[in-house]
Amino acid sequence: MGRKSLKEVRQKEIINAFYIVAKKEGLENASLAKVAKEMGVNTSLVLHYFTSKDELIFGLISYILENYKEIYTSENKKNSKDSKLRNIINNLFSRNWNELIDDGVFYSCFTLIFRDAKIKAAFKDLHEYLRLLLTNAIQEAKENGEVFVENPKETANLIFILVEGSYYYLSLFEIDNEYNKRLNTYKKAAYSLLKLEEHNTTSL
Amino acid sequence: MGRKSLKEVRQKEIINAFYIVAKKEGLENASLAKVAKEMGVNTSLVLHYFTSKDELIFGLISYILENYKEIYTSENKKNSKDSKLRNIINNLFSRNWNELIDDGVFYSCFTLIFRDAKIKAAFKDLHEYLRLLLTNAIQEAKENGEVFVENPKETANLIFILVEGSYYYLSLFEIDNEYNKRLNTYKKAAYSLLKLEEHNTTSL
Amino acid sequence: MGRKSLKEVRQKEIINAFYIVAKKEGLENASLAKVAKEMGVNTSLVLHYFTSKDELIFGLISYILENYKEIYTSENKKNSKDSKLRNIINNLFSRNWNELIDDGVFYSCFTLIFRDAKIKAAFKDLHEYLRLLLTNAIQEAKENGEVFVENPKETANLIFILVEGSYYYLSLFEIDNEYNKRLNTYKKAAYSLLKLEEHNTTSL
Amino acid sequence: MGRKSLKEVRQKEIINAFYIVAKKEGLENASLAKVAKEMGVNTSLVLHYFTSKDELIFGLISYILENYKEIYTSENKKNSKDSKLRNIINNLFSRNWNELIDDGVFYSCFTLIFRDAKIKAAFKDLHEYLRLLLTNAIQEAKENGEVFVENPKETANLIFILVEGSYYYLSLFEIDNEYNKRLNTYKKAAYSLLKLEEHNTTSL
DNA sequence: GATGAATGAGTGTTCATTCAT
DNA sequence: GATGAATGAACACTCATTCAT
Repeated sequence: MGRKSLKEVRQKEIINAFYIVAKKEGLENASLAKVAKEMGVNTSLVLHYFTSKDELIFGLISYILENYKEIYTSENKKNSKDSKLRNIINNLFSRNWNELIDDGVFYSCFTLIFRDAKIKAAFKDLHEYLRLLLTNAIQEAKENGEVFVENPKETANLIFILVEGSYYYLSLFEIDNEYNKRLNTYKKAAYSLLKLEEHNTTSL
Repeated sequence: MGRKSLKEVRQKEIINAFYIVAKKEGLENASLAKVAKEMGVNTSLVLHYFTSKDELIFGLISYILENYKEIYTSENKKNSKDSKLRNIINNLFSRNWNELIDDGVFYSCFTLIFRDAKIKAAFKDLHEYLRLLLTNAIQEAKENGEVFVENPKETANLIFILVEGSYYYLSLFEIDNEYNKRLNTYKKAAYSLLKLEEHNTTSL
Repeated sequence: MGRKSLKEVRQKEIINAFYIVAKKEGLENASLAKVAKEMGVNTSLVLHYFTSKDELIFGLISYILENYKEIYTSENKKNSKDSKLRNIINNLFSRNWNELIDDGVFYSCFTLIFRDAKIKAAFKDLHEYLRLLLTNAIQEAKENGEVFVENPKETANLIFILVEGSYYYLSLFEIDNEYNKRLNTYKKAAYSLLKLEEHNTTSL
Repeated sequence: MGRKSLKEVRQKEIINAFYIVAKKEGLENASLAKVAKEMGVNTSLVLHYFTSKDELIFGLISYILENYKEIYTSENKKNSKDSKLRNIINNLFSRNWNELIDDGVFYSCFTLIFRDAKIKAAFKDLHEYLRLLLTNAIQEAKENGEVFVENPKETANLIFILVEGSYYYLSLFEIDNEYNKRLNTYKKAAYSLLKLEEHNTTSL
């Protein structure tokens, strides 16, 4: 009965268009009209699928955070010559990790945590989740005898603080050789928190 | 030297009002009209002193960055029982440092670096300046025999990355005992980068 | 005779929902979407049964006017200790009569007579019909020797003008003792037009 | 200092344009855009002078109610051959009185009393004010020995209920001879409430 | 120096309606 | 019979900005 629902498909399309516009013009300038135009569709259709702009924003944030979770879990399987833990660290300090979502969009979304509890909670979720995964990896490596850290959880937390501080600071620079050298330095700091040497082979 | 021109005074008033509104409603919702209302003044007056909103935004950013520079240099003199370097580190990981400017406003301004080269340069300036001051302090401490670090500049950079990563992550939490405990942990990490023990007396 | 078609049932449901929404939010704010939401049904379904909003409005008006006709004829049978004419007058000046349809909705509908000839005609019909019934009742009472009025039609008209003026004016007041006292005064005026004394027993 | 204020002038112009549009298309269809268009001016200018549509609506209502008050007090001086009281009654039941403001607009405004306490209060004010003036006129006539009514206030109230009921009912008719005849009948009823004969000379 | 007039583009959102399924 | 897709016009309102006084 009734017409086939396009809801899920359309919502993804809309979020994608919203992301594109936000990337191009900044989140605060990404209006519903622009999103619709990007899609070649009427403005009211966007609201047919999201009921309000706030909902759309939350949709974008969910999409972004989901992407981070996914890349974290999927990326860390490829390279088999390194241990799992090393693999994770290398990924965290690689541009892959960082290039997934446009920094401008990401930080603009982050900014919303200061006035929206739901968004804050969503960001918190992501950060805790990622820290948990790293904690587990460290714990495992500890049990394997690969690393000797007292408190895996605390170490994981510190490593992520390094990651987050790094990308924050590096936002100020062009992505070039210099950029990668810096990133490598920060990675070494992470390794030293694990009391591990970095392998040469994994350098960028 | 004479008294400051009305222009400068007014501009400061306006920037201040802009900051207040941005804090209350978010930078992206801080309009010229709201700023004028906050001041009890006509909208046109705001534009009389700033000619465009972009200029006002840049005014706010300069104000914020200037404040950071100031607090850094002024704060680090008070506590005489600790060494200058310890004093700096303690300040960096204290709420004073962080409370100066509202986080929401700060990150919203930061976000603009992704679409405005001038703003990006201003932020970069600040960060390099602060890193330089810390580098100098470390260098001094090294010459005093207080610390033994190979590369003061790199260490200063890493410490700031810790600072920046810390405050980014802590934005997700309420400011309570737990918050301060976490902050203390991150401070310890900074101390260990300097291969220094933290004094008990300076704990929060 | 068979059961009513789904169409008729549905149409009544829709009109009822429309009335509820109009009562809650005002006729001018009662949209098809809100009506559909009130029914827990798709907006298109409303238009499936009414083809246009104008038709729905006319449906509501017909429903309201029909209700008035019905209440008039049905209510005036209950109380047997009074004469038929007294019964009618008492009913006209009782809240029953007035409470049937929300005043806000009623006057909003009335307002439409000024721009829609069809609606005007419908309202006129109602008013003439009610006046006719009262005229007949007065005529009857006159033949019974209960009242001595020269022109039953004119008297009926004046009584209705009193009724209509009364409810118009009373719209401005809360419904309380004072309200009922006022209503009673206006009833007395109606009785005096009939050159009848009001019975104490029928006072509110 | 600063530019000369056009506020009062402009506000009157806007209210006037609003009235014109409401008369033409109905109050519920009178949008800010249409008002602006009627004035040949930008929509935002309308809001510059009224801050919200609600305020504009209230402006229109105040204007309408003020007009009624004025016409009442000014009209009742012209005809010197009749007594003041007769003059008032004659005016109340003349089209002058009624033609001042479009009935459609008036009743649409009235309708708003059901969902806006402020508007309700304003309408109440008008009605009480007019009743008070009539009460005073009756009282005066009583003291002059012109009329013999027991309760001037109650009589005034009943007369106004007649006025209001009359115009409500007459809204359903075209304005022609028939219309005026009816109006005359209602006037007579008012006179009989005052126990006065109507003069032939004052008939319409 | 400061105010107010005026603009025009733009915002998110709601509307009635049509059409495909 | 009922749903959902899609539209396009309209809505009240806010925006930054310019100009006259």
